[in-house]
Amino acid sequence: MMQESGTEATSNGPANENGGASVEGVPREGRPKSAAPSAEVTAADFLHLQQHQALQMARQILLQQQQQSQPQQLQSQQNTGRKSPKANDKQQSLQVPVSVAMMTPQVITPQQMQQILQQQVLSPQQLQVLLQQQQALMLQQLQQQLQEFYKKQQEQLHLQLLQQQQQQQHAGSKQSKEQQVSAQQLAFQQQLLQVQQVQQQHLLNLQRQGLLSIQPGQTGLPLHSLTQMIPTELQQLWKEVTNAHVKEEHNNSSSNNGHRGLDLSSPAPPKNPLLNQHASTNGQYMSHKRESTLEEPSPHSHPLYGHGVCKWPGCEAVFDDFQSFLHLNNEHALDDRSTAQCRVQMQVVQQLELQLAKDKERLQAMMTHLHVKSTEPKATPQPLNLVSNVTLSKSAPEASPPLSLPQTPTTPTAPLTPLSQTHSVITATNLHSMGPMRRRYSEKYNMPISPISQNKEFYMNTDVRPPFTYASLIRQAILESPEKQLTLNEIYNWFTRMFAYFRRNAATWKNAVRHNLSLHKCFVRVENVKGAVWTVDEIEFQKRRPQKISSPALVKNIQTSLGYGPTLSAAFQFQASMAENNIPLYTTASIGSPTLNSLANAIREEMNGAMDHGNSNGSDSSPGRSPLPAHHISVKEEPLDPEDHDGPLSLVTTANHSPDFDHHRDYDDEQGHDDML
DNA sequence: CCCTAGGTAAACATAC
DNA sequence: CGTATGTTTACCTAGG
Repeated sequence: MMQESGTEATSNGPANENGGASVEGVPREGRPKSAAPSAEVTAADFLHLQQHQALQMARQILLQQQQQSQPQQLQSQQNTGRKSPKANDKQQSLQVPVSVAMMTPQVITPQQMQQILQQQVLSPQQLQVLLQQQQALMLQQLQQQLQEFYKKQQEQLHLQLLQQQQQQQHAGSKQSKEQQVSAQQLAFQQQLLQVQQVQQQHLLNLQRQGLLSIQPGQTGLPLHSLTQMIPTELQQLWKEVTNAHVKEEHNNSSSNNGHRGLDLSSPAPPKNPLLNQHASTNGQYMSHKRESTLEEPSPHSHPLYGHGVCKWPGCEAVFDDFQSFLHLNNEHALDDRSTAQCRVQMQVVQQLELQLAKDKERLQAMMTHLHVKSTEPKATPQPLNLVSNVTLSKSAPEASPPLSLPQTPTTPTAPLTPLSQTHSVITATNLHSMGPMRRRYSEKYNMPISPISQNKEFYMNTDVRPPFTYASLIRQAILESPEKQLTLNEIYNWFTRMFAYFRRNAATWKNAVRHNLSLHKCFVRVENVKGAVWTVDEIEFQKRRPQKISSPALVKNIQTSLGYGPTLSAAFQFQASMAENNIPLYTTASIGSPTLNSLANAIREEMNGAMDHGNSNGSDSSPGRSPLPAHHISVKEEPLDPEDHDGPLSLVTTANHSPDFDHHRDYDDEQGHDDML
């Protein structure tokens, strides 16, 4: 026990260049058994925070009004306010709770979200696309509300200013125009802050929904409450769902749980019938589509229809024309599965929103730190939807429909399989006690399918566990280094640098890393001048992993369970075969980052290991004979591999960024300059 | 049902 | 002495 905290504290040391673990605030949810309490706190805590937040908002409004009615005070404050972010700081002091609230959900649900994410087997790009879509929708709605709000506030402001003027006149007013102007500015600032808060509030609400929706017990009713603040489209969806299937829902809830008075806030409700059901029906899962009834802005464009493909999660049906696509809609029943899918989708979105919020915080902190006085009111620019953001500020009576976000046709999102595991494990407590992620193969073999280049970005920024084994990752880290050797600490750094996931729970994964290094023969420790470094024995590495995914059955499984089309499996097999031959399949895809190579390798290895054993390319796969000495002791001089030269390495160099590679080399030395907040 | 791989936790040793 | 680094053992889960 002691050890744990001890190690953790220290372990943060190396990784702390990131500022990471510590800054993240709540690094230790990973606690083994003692974690239970944290889970309990969550829901209740969250509510508290919300209340707190509401209070804060109210308080600020009051305060603002007070200020406005007191010109002098106003002025002083305004002075500071105008010159530097200080005013903001002041305001921030008020806002703190808000931001805290924003952060907290991350603290609360990250694990859950993560689990969900992991279980969903959604490809990162999909998630990103989803996020964009959902954000667009959300913001759309937000805009409207904000506009209204803003309008009101402006009126109010106007009135207040008038009053103020009167007061000033009474006061004899030397505080001429200047003051008035400044007063106005301050007021304006405050308004903006309010707007911002409102926005945050909305985000929070959304998050909360997601949170709640996760909780297995909410049966039936929550649906209604959900409709309250979900983005329009979802709202519509839920409406449909609830309308069209009220009966079902009722039956459902009654049969499963009877009907409960859903207290949204109830922390630990029983199981979610939907999820359960979903799980049970998982096997026969056929993607279902919702709506056609859905209001559609333009007749020939639908968010769920793109590039001739149905984008409903798990459904990749191809439709030549939009007409037939609508046809399909009829086939998709609004049943439990659909709703469950929606829910899952919401979780995904939520997770992404959390991430977004987090990054916003970070950005804000950075800006504050740099004393960047953003002209924009909001210190939290939203990268994803600048458009909607802009419109939100004022004018624009009619918010624009930012629905036209770049959407890729990728939508093989299929929570099905994963969900089956989810159903009973979904509670916060369970998630924890269960320990983080177990299912490896399923995800592992699912993930590689998506383009890595994007995944890399994804894993670097999203707190999702990478679908690779520690061994693969370690190997990758080592091979990626110029010398093909790394110290333990460098390996650590690589992990934290490449995966957001490994910026938390350092004690845990570091232990795992060490464990793997020691355990697997493929990792060879070499005494060096300045210490010890770790290298990879490729032969040994190839030896291990007897399991084969090559079995057609498995491949088939994957594709069916995921709802992937035949194309996919083809691609999969293609990749696999590529891997066998050490062909740099990611060359073209490389987006200009050397690290990409690493992931590519990691994946290739996964594939490799899986496929190897059956392949004819006996050179390396045959465990028995090894053309090369199985163990090499000297490291530096050891080129270690034919593979690295014509394989991945050449990839890197030939692919457009030899410079990057060098840059990369820097990474190893400077370690973790990157990192998280 | 058994076996294996992988993940996690933890005890322990050793070097700095 | 505390920490970092390694090694080893035990237990658990998923999946073949």
